[in-house]
Amino acid sequence: MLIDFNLKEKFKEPRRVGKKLPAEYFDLGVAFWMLNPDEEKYSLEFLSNRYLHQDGATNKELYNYAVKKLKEYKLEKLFYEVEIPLLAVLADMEILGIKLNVKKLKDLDKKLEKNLSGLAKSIYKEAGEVFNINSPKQLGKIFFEKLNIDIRGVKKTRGGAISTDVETLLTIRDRHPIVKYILEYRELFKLQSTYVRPLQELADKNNRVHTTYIQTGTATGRLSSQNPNLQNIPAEGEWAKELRKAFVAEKGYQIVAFDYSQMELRILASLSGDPEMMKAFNNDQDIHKLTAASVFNVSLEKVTPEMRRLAKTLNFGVVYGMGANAFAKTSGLSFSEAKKFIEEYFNDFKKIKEWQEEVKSQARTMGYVTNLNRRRRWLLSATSMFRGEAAEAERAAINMPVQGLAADIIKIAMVRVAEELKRRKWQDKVRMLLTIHDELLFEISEDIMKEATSLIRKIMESAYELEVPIKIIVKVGKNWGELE
DNA sequence: CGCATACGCGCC
DNA sequence: AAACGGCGCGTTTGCG
Repeated sequence: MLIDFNLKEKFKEPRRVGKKLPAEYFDLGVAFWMLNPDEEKYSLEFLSNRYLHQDGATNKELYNYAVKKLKEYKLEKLFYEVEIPLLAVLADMEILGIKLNVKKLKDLDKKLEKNLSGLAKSIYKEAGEVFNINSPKQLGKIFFEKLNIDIRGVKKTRGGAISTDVETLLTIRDRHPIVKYILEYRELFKLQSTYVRPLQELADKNNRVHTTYIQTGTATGRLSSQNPNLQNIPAEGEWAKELRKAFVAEKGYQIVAFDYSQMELRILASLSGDPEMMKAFNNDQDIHKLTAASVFNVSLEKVTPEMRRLAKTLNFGVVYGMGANAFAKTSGLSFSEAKKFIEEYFNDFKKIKEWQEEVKSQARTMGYVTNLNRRRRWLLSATSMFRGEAAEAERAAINMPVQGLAADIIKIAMVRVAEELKRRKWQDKVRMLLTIHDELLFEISEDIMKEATSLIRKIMESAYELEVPIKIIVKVGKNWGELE
C-alpha cells in the first residue's frame, strides 16, 4: 500500500511500462480532510502537531491515527470507494485539460480593450479628471466627494467606507451618468483581467488549459479548482457567452454538458421528506412555479414570471438558511413582506422547517453535522455565546448535508463513468474534462455520441438513490458557449 | 520589494 | 439591528 500526501501528483507522473503504481492507495491529506474538512492545511508538519502533538510524525503514524478515526466515524466506504478512486479520475482530467481557441481569446481581448478605453474616456470626462477606476477608494472619492452623488440607501463596507459594489451602483444608477459607464467598465475589466488574459497565458502548446482540482479545498465535500479556476467561468451575458465559445472540442469531437437538474432542491425534498416538494419532483413539475403557486396561494396558471422569480430566490435562499433581511435585499421586497413570504414558505413546506431545526439541534448538541454518507463537518461555534457566530454555524449546518450529498453524488458518478469508459476502452473517445459542482463536461467523439451520452446519463442518474427522481439535462455543441 | 488585507466579483 | 451556503482570483493599498 502506498501511504503519502498528494497522491494525485503520483498519478500524474508519466506512466512507464513495467512501473505500475501499487494497487492500494491512502492519501493522508484527503483522509484528514474527511476527519475535519475545516483544517487550514493538510501537510505532514501541520497534521503531526495538530493530531499527534509532535513535530516529525511519520506517514505511518498519521496513517494509523487516520485509519482508526475513519473507522470510528464510519467514513471508510466513502473514503476507499469514492475519494480514493477519484484521485486517479481527477489526475486524468488535469493531464488532459480542455482545448481553447486562443485566436478567439485574442480577438476578444482586443474587443474588450477597445471598449474599455472608450469607457475610460467617458468616465474621466464625467469625473473631470483622470483617476484609477479600479480603485474603490479613488472611485468613492470621485462619486461621493467630488460629484456629490446622493448616498441614500447605500451601505458601507467593513472598513467603514461607502461601498461602490454592483448593488450600490445599481441603486445610484440614475443619480449620475458616470455610474452606467462604471458598471459596464467593471464587467468588461473583470472578464479581461480574470479570464481572457490569464487563460491565454495558461494554455499549453496544444492550446489546452489544465486546472488543478483541490480535493481538500472545501468544508462541505465539494471540489475546488484553481490555477486556473475553471469552476467560475462566466455564464451570464453576451460577453460571457463569447468567452465560453473559446472553450472548444477537438476535431471530430463535441462538447457535451451533463447537468444535474435542481440537485440541491431534490436533495432537500428527499432529506426532509416534505410531501409537497417531493410531489413536485415526482411529477417532474417546475419547482419554482409550484413554490410560487403555493406561497402566493394561487393556481399554477396564475403564477406570473415575477412570482416565479421570487419563489426561485426563496428556494435557493432556504437551502442557504437565508433570513428575511437577505431575502428582502435580493428580491427587492420590503423587510416585512420578505418576512411574511418566508413564513408562508415554511408554512407550506413544514417538513423542511422541521428538518432544518433538527439539523441545527444536532449541530448544537454534537458539535458537528453529517450527511447521508456520514461525511462530517465540525461546527463547534453553533453553541457560541456570540449570537452572530452561532447563527452563522447554524446556516452552515443546514447547508452542509445538502451541498455535501450533492458533492458525493457527482463524485460517485465520476468514478463510475471513468470505470465504465475504461471497461469499454472508450477513454480516448469519451473524455471527462471538467466537474463544476452539479455538472460534468465531456469531449465526446462524434461516432459514438448517442451511446456515450445515454450511458453517461444513466450512470449519473443512478449514482444515488433519493426519495425523488434524479434528472439530468444534456447539452451538446462544438464549444461551451453554444450548447443545445 | 514582497506580502497581507480590503474590496469586489465570477461560478454553483 | 440583523451575514445567504460553498469556492478562487484580480487589483489596490498599506505595512514591514
